[in-house]
Amino acid sequence: MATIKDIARIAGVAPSVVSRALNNKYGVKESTRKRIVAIAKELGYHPNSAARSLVTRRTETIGVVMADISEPYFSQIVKGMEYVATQTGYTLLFSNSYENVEHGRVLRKMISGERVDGLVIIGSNIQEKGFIAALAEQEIPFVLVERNLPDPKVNCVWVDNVQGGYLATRFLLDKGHRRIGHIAGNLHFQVALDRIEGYKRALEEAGIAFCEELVVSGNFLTEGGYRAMKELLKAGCTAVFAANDAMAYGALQAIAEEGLAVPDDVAMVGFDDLEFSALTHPPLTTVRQPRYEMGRRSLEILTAILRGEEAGGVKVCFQPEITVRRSA
Amino acid sequence: MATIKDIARIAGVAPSVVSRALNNKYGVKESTRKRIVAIAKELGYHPNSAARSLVTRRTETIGVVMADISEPYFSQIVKGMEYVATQTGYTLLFSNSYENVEHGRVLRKMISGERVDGLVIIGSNIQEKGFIAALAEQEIPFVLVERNLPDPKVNCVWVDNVQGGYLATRFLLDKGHRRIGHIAGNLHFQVALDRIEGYKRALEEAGIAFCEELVVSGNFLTEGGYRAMKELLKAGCTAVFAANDAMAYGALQAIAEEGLAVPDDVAMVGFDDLEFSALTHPPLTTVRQPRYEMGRRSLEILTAILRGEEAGGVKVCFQPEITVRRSA
DNA sequence: CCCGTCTTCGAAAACGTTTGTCAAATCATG
DNA sequence: CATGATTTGACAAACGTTTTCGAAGACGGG
Repeated sequence: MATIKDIARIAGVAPSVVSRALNNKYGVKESTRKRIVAIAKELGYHPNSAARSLVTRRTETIGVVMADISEPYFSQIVKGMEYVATQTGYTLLFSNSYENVEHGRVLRKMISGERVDGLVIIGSNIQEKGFIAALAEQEIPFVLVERNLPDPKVNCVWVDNVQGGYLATRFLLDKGHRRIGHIAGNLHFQVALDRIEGYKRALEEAGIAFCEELVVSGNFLTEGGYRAMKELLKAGCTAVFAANDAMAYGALQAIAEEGLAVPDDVAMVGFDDLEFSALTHPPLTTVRQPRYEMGRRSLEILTAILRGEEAGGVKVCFQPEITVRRSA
Repeated sequence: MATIKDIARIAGVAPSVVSRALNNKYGVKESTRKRIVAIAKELGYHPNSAARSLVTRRTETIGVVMADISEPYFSQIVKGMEYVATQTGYTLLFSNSYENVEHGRVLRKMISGERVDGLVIIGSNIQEKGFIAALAEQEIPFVLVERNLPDPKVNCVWVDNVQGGYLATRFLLDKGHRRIGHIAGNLHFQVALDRIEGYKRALEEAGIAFCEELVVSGNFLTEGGYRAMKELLKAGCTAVFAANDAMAYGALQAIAEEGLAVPDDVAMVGFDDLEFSALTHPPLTTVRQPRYEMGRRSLEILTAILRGEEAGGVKVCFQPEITVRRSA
């Protein structure tokens, strides 16, 4: 593998000049730069990133922490992030936290080993408040996705979840439903709480009393949605708002098993608008999160901060929209 | 951030001793090792990975190249890889090739910048034969997933696709179908060709003539499956084997749009057994690929090679099984 | 022709590790 | 106690960059 010294030797010049030439830095004559660049290309030179980041103290890579990259929910966010990463020359380093960022052995390695210049953390849960605070003390910039923290210093991009919950519930209300169940997410996550809040708000606005047994947690997973729906069916309701699409899938399955029809017997609206939601039976009416844009925006913020073009403390709240299909 | 020198100073010892102590190397008294380890823990020391890999010429990270990480097909493979990565202490670095590994700017950076110790390449296409050959010339070990190359030196883990195609078609044959369509994948990929081959073989065995207009390519995407199915419907058939589940989803949609019933009017079997396939309407009968195991196995091979425990040239072929649900 | 300014380049230090070599210290053995 | 063997620790070089600083060269103005 060719090094900067090889190039220097061939070009009859000092290594420092090569470095400057290749990095388009001030102080090298245009003709010699041309010559050096040509030699570098010829040798197929690529800078050794370890050596570089050892001195610059930058790695040009960004760590991305999320619960589980195999969840389809994250795919579009990741794609959006990747778009700006390739634009800006950053490399993305993913790490699954499996629901608990704090326990991330990998995260420690990322930060302490100085492997990443910045971090984006998707969907941290409530209990990790202390951890996030500690992170803020460190020197490493980060942005939270799918979470809004009151701290004015931390960067957040999220979707207005109470508005989303409101929209979903309101939609069902407008269809004439009065007894609307809710399959909530994992209550350790603020998004779950917020969506419940939106649900309550719409109910209240319509003058309908909140009914404890009509909301049951499904833990954000398809299987949980299935179980939750079985319960709701017992409680009896004509419509349900599921806090995410994955649970709505399980719920649809549970409904089908009982021989009931959607939306005639029970209407369903989800949250997220995953790709697959257009393919369920019937296609799912759901609250759309602009996941790709959220990913994009979050990385734009982080790279801007890393480039020193932005001070930090950016808050971006996206507005959800309801995409209506045939399940409600 | 604490360095090895800080520890050395506090412990009253040379930096080299600290290094050896922390890495459990020969030549340091147990008592001083204990002392050093204690200090390191106290300071929250983590080795700077850039510095380390600069001298060791190892990064302890493995690059993973695939078409598009947001495709659900890859999720389980990735999960399997991640399992052994965390076991063995390797970090995974993902890179989307968007169907053309060769064009991967990121890949160049990975290899030439010496950012990765090894590579796993998932689903490279046929045209990239030259590229793979070139890669084999380099010093960097790699394993191909979802592809079997005749070269005895390259490591491959794949599933027996012609057997899979055979199984699917044979299943439909056994159900009494005689006119069976096939929605093929992107013909630049060997897997697509192999699955067609299996389809043909089953047909031949049953004494049914291969019929050109009954196989149409859907490019492995849901939308392509939809379009392909529309064509097949015109050609007329009572069953179809789709080369992957994503296309089967599109096909099911196309069938539903025509007001036909699955499996009564037309039976459907897919390939992959994605998570969603249990949730389609009706649930999809499909050929199962052990994706998690494939990911696991591929990384086991690679890490073994990197650790010097394995010579290379490993070939692992998984046998597909059919998981029958209700679409056929 | 001299002096100051500006441009171009080179030398060297630094980043934080690992590792080979060698000296010192310890220990066992006779 | 002397000797040799063995353990333990120190020193220094090396990995491939970037960056600071200063030297030398070019050049123009007076």
